[in-house]
Amino acid sequence: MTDKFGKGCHLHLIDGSAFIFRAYHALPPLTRKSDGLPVGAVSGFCNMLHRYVEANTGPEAPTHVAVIFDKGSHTFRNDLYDQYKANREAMPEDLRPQIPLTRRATEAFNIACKEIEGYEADDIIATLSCQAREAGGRVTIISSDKDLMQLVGGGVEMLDAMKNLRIDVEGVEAKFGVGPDRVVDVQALAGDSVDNVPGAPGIGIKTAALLINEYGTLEELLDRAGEIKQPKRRQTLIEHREQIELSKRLVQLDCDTPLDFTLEDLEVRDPDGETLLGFLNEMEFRTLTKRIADQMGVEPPALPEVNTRGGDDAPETVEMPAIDPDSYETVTNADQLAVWIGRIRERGYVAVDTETTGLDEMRADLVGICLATEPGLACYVPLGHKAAEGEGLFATEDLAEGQMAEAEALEMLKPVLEDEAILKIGQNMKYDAKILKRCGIDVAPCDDTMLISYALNAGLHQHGMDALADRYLSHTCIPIKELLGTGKAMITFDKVPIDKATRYAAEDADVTLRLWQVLKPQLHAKKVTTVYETLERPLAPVLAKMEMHGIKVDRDTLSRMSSAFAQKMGALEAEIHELAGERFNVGSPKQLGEILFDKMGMEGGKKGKTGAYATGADVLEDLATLHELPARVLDWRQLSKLKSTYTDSLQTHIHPETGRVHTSYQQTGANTGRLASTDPNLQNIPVRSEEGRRIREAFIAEEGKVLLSLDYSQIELRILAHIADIPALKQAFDEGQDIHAATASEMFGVPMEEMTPEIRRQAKAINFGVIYGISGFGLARNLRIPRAEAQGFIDRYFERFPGIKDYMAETTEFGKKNGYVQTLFGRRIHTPEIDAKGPRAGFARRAAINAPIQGTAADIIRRAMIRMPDAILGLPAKMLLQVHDELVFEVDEAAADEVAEVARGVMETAADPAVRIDVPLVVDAGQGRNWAEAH
DNA sequence: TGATTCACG
DNA sequence: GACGTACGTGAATCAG
Repeated sequence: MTDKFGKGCHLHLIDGSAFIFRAYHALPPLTRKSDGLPVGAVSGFCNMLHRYVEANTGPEAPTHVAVIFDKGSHTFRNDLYDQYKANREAMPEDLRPQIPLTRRATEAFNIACKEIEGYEADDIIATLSCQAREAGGRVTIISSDKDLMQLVGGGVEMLDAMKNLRIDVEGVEAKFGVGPDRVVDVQALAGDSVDNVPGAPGIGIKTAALLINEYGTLEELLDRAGEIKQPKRRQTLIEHREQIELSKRLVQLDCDTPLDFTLEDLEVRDPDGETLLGFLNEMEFRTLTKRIADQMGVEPPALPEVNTRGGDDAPETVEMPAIDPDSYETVTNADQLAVWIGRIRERGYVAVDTETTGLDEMRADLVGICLATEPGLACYVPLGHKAAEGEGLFATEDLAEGQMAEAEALEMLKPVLEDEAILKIGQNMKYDAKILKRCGIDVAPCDDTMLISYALNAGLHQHGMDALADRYLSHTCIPIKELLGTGKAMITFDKVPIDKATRYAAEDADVTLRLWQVLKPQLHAKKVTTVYETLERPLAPVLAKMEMHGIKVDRDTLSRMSSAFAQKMGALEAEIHELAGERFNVGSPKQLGEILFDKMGMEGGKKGKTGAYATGADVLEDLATLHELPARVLDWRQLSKLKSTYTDSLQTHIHPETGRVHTSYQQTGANTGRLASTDPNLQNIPVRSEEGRRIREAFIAEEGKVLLSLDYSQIELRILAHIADIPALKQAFDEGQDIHAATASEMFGVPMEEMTPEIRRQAKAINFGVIYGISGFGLARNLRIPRAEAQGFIDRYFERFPGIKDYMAETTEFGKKNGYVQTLFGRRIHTPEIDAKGPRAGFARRAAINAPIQGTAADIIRRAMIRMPDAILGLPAKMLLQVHDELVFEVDEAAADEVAEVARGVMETAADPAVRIDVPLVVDAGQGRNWAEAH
């Protein structure tokens, strides 16, 4: 039995979360050498614990000690105030799997490790401090968190371990201007932006302390607020009384947390050398293992076999066992699967790949799951393979022999796939996550080799698995064609024999795991960890949700439009044939060119590389002044486009069960960081022409809801003004002026009041030209003016806004020197062609000038999208679409205005706090029953 | 399969 | 001095 805690006892309480975050941010993202598991924070945490133990061995040593952690994200404070800690950045994904390891580390040091579901560490610390104080003992809280300062006094002190600074009653008074017993009063008034405690607007710690010292307590102050002399202060306190009282309840720590342990349980214990060294060795912390072994006077345990990979100069190829498809296991029963689950739990991570009947995640069915825990160690769990034998009626209905029941397998895998301590690694995980979501499994946390590759090497190469395996593993994957065939005879994966499927499928998981081991360490070496962790990794689940929601599209509207278009096209076609004097395929540019230039002898026919005449819209527009035929062809083409690409094709994309259209966003599609939308592309629904815009009327909200559209106003020009630092443009944006008119005024010396649409149009073309890496030729063609005149405009523009020319020169220079350019958020876009000879260099140069601007805008809306789900949590709203600078939501009609303001706030502040853009970001909002009305 | 055209930001 | 050019996408269609 241990002695009762009491006089003469000294309790140390360590704020575990503070240790973890300090450790995480102080160290580079180290990974365990043998397998790439992120362990940077664990390493820092262990070092801090070790230093703590070393420093507390003398006569002043504590008699009791515990490390206290937070547990669960929802506490009673969230019930009081739903915005409590709402502005916290989400925990970095590579930190999450390390949290359980810090618990194990604490236990390995044989220090009590305590947490209670639904309570903050601070409340547990408060409760223990109170108990220890009442028992007559001393307490030292190892933390610098000012929220804990209210506990100081009566034998309780704090210790800032970093600065080795003791904080007693005087220390608290120095910080807050009041004693510990009044700290909560001051905090209630001053608020706290970190925890999002509102407080009283305009009152900081200084003023708060002044007021509390004058009135004694917060309650007294609020009751007698009318006596305050300063009118503004008086008004604030009266108006915000409720908010202030709420704030006090938020900052007041709870001394009555129900504990499932006693002070006596926290008695200091000597560490067990074997346990401690075993843990440190398992983490592969060589230095610390050796140091502690030396101190204990024992031999350090031998490190496990380690690959020679890792470190800052991680090589691009890694020694691994050869890929051997014959070595993979087919899992056919629960016992086998249990072995794999054990392996995964032991490892802490697993590469996962799903096999399905198709490429459309909303319609494809699960056929099997592959797992890999180390290079060469992979399996395939077939679940939905159909019996290959048998003709006729029963052939495709029967499941093949030798498969687990799908429900049973998923039930076993679900706890692993959802375990936040087990990292799931995939190649294009969004696909697999959506398939599994439809099976009732929320896969998390995830790492994605495709996204890692994109963060590392956008612009250098594509990021599909076959290409990555070729490049980084020198391995050619089994082509899917070999299993499925091509064209009409193509079969679906469920018809592939299981033995063949195992070879192919398990290889995918094996390759994914290998790619992860090669690519993940490069993130840090190439300084794009932040890009991956803040712009890529957290976006994927947001996109998955949007895609699964889909948007409602009215089939009848589209169908009616298709018929109308068909009718008009028929009439136009007859007219065109009449004008041409013969029948031909209007849809064939080749035939059209021959009619126009050979038969009818029109001037200006230019042939392209293939020997065909160019008949693009700009050519036809010029010819339209001479003859009626090209004008009719333009009309016909517009209708043809609208019909085939939109009104016809969109109908085929309406999901039979949801009645909605589910696009797919390709996160690695555009080199600049923009998304691409496919199957169908919902980022190019017509809007510029009146006729086309009507297609948007078919995109509707559910009954009782509206579509809400928010778009950034001129975001790229604002970013240009910021990056190139153009005072005149910045001022125009600050003042909310019409930016194209302001540009025109500045360039041509026309006062704003006398601006004409024509002059403004020219300035607008130049503004866009600048973003695209302007050239005299390009501007001349766009504005249809002589090249010399266009060049004159550009010269004048550079003269008026000299920063632009500097930006262009510096960016080109940077691209040449480094092989890439970057956005304000550190995203890298590679520019390998910039050193090429000939016209290619021109292309690359302009792309390099454009990329930081377009890419920064893309980063900003990504940040907004990542924050949006939390911001609209609890509101009856769903984010459905992204169109580069626009987000579309579906919202209960009654809540539309509120959601619009919340979402606008998120979008306008999306760059904060990472980047301070010194031009305001402005978001315009619209709502309506359909997308045409909302836009 | 590649080139052409055209829808969007 | 000539080269040839606006930036970023996806889908449908024709023609080989």
